[in-house]
Amino acid sequence: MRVSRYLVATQKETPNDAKVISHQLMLRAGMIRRLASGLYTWLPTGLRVLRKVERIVREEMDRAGALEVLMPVVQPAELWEESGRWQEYGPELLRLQDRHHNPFCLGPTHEEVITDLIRNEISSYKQLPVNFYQIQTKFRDEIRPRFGVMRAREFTMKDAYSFHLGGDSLQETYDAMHQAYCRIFDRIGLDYRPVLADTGSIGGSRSHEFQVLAASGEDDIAFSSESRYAANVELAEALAPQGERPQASRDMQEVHTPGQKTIAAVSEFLHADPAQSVKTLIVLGETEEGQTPPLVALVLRGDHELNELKAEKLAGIASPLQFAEEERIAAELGCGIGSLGPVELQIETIVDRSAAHLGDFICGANRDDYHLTGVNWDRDVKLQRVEDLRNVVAGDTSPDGSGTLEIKRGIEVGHIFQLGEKYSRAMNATVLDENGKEQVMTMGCYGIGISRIVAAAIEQNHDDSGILWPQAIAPFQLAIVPINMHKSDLVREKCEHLYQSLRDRGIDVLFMDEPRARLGAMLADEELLGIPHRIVVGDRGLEKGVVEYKGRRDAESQDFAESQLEQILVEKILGDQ
RNA sequence: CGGGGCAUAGCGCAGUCUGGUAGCGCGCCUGCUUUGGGAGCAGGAUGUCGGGGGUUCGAAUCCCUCUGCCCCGACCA
Repeated sequence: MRVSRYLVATQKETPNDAKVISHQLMLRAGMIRRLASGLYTWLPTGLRVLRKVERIVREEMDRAGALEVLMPVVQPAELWEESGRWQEYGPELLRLQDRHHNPFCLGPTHEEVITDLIRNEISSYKQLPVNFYQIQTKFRDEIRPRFGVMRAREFTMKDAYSFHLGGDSLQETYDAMHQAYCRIFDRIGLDYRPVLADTGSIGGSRSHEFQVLAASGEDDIAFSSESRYAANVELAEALAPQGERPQASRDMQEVHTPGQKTIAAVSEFLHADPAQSVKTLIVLGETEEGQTPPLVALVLRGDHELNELKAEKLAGIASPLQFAEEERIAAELGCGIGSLGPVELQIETIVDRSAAHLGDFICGANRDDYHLTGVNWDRDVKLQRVEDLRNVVAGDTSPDGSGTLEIKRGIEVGHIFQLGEKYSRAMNATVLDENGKEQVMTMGCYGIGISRIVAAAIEQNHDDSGILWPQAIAPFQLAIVPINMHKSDLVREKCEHLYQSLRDRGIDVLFMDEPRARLGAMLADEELLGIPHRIVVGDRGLEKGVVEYKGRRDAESQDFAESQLEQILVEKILGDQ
């Protein structure tokens, strides 16, 4: 590509509303422009990267035996009513009507459409397993779009859906997809980890996320120091502490704690460690329709955080999790939320494993401005029910029993699920088995956030001057930077020749052919764009028979003999693909 | 949706408190000079000051209202 016929669109200054580095650099490098909240136009440079990511994904999906299809973005409501998700899905499902006032939605995902297709096209067990994928625009009306294309409302996703008879076949395809995903992220050049994950609103049982490690990530990932265990913190199990619970050594006492409502305040007031206290959260229990839900108390150690996903999965607790209103707590339990405690609490009480392991602990006295100290389970308050309620924290024992946990931030770029029969049963997607009997198919689904990968790659690969693209997805592989081309026919000829010749070999070259452009400006652009290789061609070098080369990550440039330059470049660029 | 902030030229900002008819830097256009790390000089173009309403002789500035955007918490590729 010649710069003179291209839209470079780089910017010197960082737009004020971009907070994360990938968003800033994508704007500055002229990759994207914002149209409205969560909606972005991809400029030529950005689109080049996006297409390269797509190509790798497509190649690996094809290699893994998946078949590409393309489904509509707009989907009829009736399919979603059939699966039950027209009601289940929240406002992030953008609903609309056509001219006949028939309801439709913009597809946030395509389980319904693919299941509808498959139930019509596949009728025999002999046709299974099958795996179909597409690379397509999705729309989710996110509560809070942010970080540019990292969390946009409209985004490009690769989604695949597999259909099986029985769980073994599903497991096989699931494993194959797991492998394909590893190949994809390896080829792109990302530092990532597959981690155990929650299945979320998609539903189903087994699930892994592929997380790109980056400080700006929105997910917390727990890793074992010893084993290969890795899981999203939402899912990572907090084991019960080892050993016996400490013996009671003090009497239970009520102490006056005027105005002390938080764990931090009470702990400081009583000169105690927050880990020696207990907090009591009141949530709504499960109930029949139309009935007032009962209150349920959740008790955690003062320094621990409630894991809402774990809580709402427990029997007897409303899902999604809902905290009780303060007025209702005051009316039924007789105190404010800052003074709650498990002792003589007249509602169902679920205690976290770690909280259940405390002795001589501190808690609210269920009386405003009073707390209890020296409280002990069994002696002072019966332990009715102990569950895993909290988020794991760094230093916890790994759930597989091997090593301790460490927590890092991650960006979710891929997610694979074993859906089981959730959609196929609801939508009656069946085949005839070898006995001529109708069987519901099992399903898997497999997503990759294509546009998010572009942002994630930048989060992991940048420096003060700009982006450092991994070779496989760089918008251009080589920049040719001429010096004073308008004055030197030799420079022009050399550059033109190299440009043509390397292009003929399939290398993406950006030829900075504006004759009067200044060196500094060209280099700044080329570095901002993150082009992995560059050569600077000037009379000074050519007189000595050399051309200056620098890799984007190299500290220093080096001179190569003009006669060998082309060969060296080809090896550097095509060699490591 | 709750809390906080912002909205002035393509981008980054000043001007708002204390009302007097809009400015700076970058970018853009023209010319000359320059050219091995974001050039210099001279000239030039570009604004419904987010929208609507009000107060006032006069509003970017004060008041009301709406909208959009960003950040922090509940959704997910």
